[in-house]
Amino acid sequence: MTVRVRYAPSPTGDPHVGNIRSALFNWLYARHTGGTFIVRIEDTDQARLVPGSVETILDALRWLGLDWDEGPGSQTPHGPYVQSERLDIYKEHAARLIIEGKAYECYCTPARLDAVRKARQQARQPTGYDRRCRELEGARQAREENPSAKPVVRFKMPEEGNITVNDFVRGEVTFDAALLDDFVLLKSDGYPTYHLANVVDDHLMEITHVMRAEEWLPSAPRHRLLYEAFGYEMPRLIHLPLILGPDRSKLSKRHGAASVLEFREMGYLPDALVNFLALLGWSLDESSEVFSKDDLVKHFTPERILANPAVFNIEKLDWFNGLYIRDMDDAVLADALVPWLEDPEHGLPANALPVNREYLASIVPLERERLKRLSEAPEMLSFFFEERLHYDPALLVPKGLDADGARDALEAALATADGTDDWSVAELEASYRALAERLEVKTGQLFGAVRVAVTGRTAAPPLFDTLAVLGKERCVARLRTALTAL
RNA sequence: GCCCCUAUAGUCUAGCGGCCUAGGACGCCACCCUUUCAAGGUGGAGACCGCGGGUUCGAAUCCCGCUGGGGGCACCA
Repeated sequence: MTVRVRYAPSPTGDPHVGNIRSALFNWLYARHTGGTFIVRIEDTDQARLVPGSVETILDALRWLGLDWDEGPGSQTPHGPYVQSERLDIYKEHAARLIIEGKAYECYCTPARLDAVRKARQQARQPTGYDRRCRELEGARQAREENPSAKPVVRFKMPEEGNITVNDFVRGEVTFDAALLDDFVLLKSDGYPTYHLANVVDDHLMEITHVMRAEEWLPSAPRHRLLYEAFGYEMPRLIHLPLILGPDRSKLSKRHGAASVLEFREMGYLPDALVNFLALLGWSLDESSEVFSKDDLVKHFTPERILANPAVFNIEKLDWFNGLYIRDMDDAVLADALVPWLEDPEHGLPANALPVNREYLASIVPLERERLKRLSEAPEMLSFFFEERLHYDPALLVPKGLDADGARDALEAALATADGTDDWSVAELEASYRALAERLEVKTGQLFGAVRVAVTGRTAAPPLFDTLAVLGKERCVARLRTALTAL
């Protein structure tokens, strides 16, 4: 049996990381087994549709490198892969169940449903539909109360007994049928609910394993009965633990970034995000945690999926991201940085653009291990590009020196710079070390003052590498400016 | 309110009856490297394995209860 798995998002907004983690696990399992990864769009809620979100979701998958074998637009016997294009299929299925006496039309109004629910909760009973329309008399009554309404189709659940589902990570889970109500299959607008569409499509698309978030576990018994009603074989169920925010509730927008697109905008690398997400609810052994996508494909098995929810820890993501940045080739990193540096809103000042690629290539080796996110680049590299630096005069005076001492040091540094023709790291370091000795100041004091003069900041890459990259002209000019600021 | 899942350090996790004086990682602290900041190296603090009962010669590991956490209970997915 070849594995067929699917990612089935509904286009109601940006792709959420929890959601994308499901996509990732499905993709990994498909690639690990040589199976098929399918993307199916579940757009059965007309009210919540967000235009453009299908493309946004597909974009997120592409960005993360999760390619699909079948999906929207694919011409295969299993398609189409957008549920709104499959309405007839669901209607036929619902009709079939009605004919077979396994489902019925319900005319109850939302107001009544609401009232029933409230009354039940007050009576400490499980909430749920009271099955009035399941009986002829009840249906007739409901119809009289609500003559113009279009009915929904409800599934007849057994009134007693146990329903057991087998979850791959949790084992057998048993539910009391008496507590499960007759859920809606087809809405009054003719669209199917998730339950109907999902079961029908998973069968028709020959899905072998349903890997989805744990929030679906309570629906599993309904699905099981639906499969049985249709006479369909049920796929293997694998429920993934939820991803939680720092407050331990389901990760959402109010926890800050929750959309994959936001992580892209924050300067995270797709492979870092994939690596991080893979470890939320899955692990290989006691020590491995840096995994390329190929590694993950190679090692991923559902047997190692955890059952307990995981808190999304952005500090660890930052660490992964730094790791992946440090692992990039210089040229690749430089290319990756350009869009960030040239961003009209958050990038370098306009007069520094377009970025001189050759110059950037010389800068990258100095900054790569200092970057945690690509978005930090404009701020972190700005002093390489700015025409004039803005000094905090206090910073120009190193610890242990007074303003006069700093002035003397900088003047000497300027003279040294001016007199240096071989503008190389080795030469610069040699002459400045000699200068510190001559001035009888600590190297740290001299270097610190020069660093601030040349970069405008106290934290920067190693001084002589920085001087070399900046070039003699810039350095000399900046030392002069710094002296006037002092 | 009803149902289900779950429980190892702040966080992600290893552990599937003796190898555990509980291992790895992030974060935190210290030291080393060092011209600053990083990166890197070394070391450290941090978990009475949620609590209470069992089972067993022996339990983080199996069972039960409690408690905590989470999820679900829509003509949303």
